[in-house]
Amino acid sequence: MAHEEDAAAAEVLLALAVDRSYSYSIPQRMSISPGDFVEVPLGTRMANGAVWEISTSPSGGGNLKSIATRHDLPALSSNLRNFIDWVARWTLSPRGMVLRMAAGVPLNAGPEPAKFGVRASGKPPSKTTPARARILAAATAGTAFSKAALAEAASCSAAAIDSLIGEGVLEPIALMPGPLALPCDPGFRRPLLEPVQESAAFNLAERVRARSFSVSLLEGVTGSGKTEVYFEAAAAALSAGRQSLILMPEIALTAQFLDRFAARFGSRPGEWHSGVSIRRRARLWSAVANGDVKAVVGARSALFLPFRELGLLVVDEEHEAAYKQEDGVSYHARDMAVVRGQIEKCAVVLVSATPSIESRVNAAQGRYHHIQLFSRFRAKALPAISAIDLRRAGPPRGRWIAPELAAAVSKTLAQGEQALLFLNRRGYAPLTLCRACGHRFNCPNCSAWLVEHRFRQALMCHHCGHAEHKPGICPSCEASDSLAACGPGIERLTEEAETLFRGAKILALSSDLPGSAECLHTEIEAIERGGCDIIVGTQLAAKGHNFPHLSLVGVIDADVGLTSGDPRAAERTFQLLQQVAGRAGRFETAGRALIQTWQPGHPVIRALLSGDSERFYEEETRQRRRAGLPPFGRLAAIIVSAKDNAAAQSHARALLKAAYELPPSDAWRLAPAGSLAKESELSLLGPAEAPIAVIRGRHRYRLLARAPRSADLQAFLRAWLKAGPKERGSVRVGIDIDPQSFL
DNA sequence: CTCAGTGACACT
DNA sequence: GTGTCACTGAGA
Repeated sequence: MAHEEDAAAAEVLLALAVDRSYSYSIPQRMSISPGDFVEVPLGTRMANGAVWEISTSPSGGGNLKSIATRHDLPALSSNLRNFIDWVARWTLSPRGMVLRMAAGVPLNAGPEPAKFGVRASGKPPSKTTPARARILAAATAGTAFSKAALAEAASCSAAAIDSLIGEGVLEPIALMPGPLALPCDPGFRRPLLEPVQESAAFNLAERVRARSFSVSLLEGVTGSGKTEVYFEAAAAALSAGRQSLILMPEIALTAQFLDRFAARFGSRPGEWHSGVSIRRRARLWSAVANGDVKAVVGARSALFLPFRELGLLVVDEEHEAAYKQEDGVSYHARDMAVVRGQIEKCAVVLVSATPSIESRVNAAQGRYHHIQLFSRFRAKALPAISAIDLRRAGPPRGRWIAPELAAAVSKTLAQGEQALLFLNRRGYAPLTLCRACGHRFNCPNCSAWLVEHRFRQALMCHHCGHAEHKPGICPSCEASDSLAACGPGIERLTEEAETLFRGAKILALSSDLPGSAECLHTEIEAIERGGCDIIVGTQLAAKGHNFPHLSLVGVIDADVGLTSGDPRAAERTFQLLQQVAGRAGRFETAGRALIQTWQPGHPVIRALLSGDSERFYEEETRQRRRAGLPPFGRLAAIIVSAKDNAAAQSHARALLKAAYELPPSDAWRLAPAGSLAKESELSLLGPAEAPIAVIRGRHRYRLLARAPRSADLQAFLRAWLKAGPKERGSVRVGIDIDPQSFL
């Protein structure tokens, strides 16, 4: 052992919840370099990790354990190691956990189990039957078949093949796995672009060819050809032999996207998300590391793939909240994509029809290039949007569809077209109360209202998932038949549509209705073909899918979500409604959108009516400034949550109190997280901007903080977590700021 | 006094 | 992420 003390030691970062790397000695006959994956002894067991660096002064005291094995995996590039360190520092999570996100799949997938096929050994069978003769005729000598393929070719059962294997007439042989993805051809089918698109595409392609870091915000309404434009940037990367990554917010959208990609490049890209089997992902991981796969489409976790030479990083629908991961390591994939682009020195393109305010401000301030696609692809006209003032022209009591909207729907149906009634509220009714005593049904866990789901005969909490049976009598005053459903949910709206539009085929689309994703898919296809007249839907109907026969959109309640207390409420509502309204209209004919609202003067509604999103963003920016909220582009929060409301609140208060002892520039504002508007008194406590601390659990508070530099707040949070309250074991911390200002 | 359940801590 | 150890409260 003595001679090993002078030898270089490997600093190994374990793929566990550990922040520090550990030193291990390198066995004489093992060659180890930074980035190599290794298995090492840890306590009583073995653990996987990656060599972070080779050091001559090991940190672990005298007697080091030594590396057990070196895995047969491509080494992590220094770029990716830097990225992992960066993300860990930024999110205040253990570096090992971030390594786990980057390499958990190849480390846990294990070796690819050899697939066996069969081929004729040349030995004659002991007896011959018709089935056996067909099998032997099909299995031409020397060629390997999978069992299933051979059974198919010989139209016999697998058992017949098994018996021939038993006799040794067919011999098992290892099959080589087929290629993951065929090479993509940048010139396969280049579309004809309009001049506006052409210049945008050229612009992005130039940024890819520049081989340097840049961020572009590509903005254009639905149908403006954003995808076609950034495909040309991907083509430029392909032509240069560099890799492209396209991030998508939801895996539900990837399937059709892969086909679009294949239509342009002649072959599907690598597909990476949790729905892909771990072995497939492991193969893709290696292929990406080796540079064999040039294009990957994936969910946020694809951001941690080991690209060899990244040329382009696209974040599609960059405003989507799904890019934010809140459990485990909490990070925002859009922001981390910008960081990865900086480290890899490649072009980053953020794409959206309704960009987030942060990205807009970054573009306005010149930190991002702004590319706007105004002209509509194939001359699709913008829908005409108008409002229905519910205070004056609302529906009769107990109904939710105003006469004007009902008339418009009837007219649409008469013309043989489709209408969408949009209401972003699942269930039957959002509130149930007792007419006799006024008792309201609240969730025992989070004090939110329980939503009636008539279809399931249950009262459910949409925040925590709590569900209970709807009682026949009031639990408070025991009156019977006194419970009243208040307000509409999508189930109730469907009911009304059925009575209002007799004979129309009505389809309800909501994430919680019975039926699998499969079933949903066929329903959506039916809609696309025109197999229904009225779609009653929640957010689900707003996203992704194009319904060519849809010419009218009715928004039942535009005010849902505007009062939630979430500082992003207005922004989110604007984005959502703009997207929904955009569903109306076919290729050449403009559609119509009618928006029912109680506040026609609200900035969100005014912006939707005028189609002037620029003005909305400006006004929203001014509003937030006035409210003492952070300048956009650096909106950030500390989220505090715990086992119950009271604990979360006391944590939040403790943190806030400590925060006030920071230098004066680091003043804080405590705002209720969206789901806890009840505690809005807390929003009065101070001004703010910066990072997030997440204390795990359902009950959470959000602290918005203002700080010139994240380092100060990180230091503060670390200290607070160390010296904090008793329950600090359950505390997690992450940062939710646009990182570009800190690079 | 023992046992299971909980949580803090260390792991090179 | 997990194995270990100390501590707690319930049961014999």
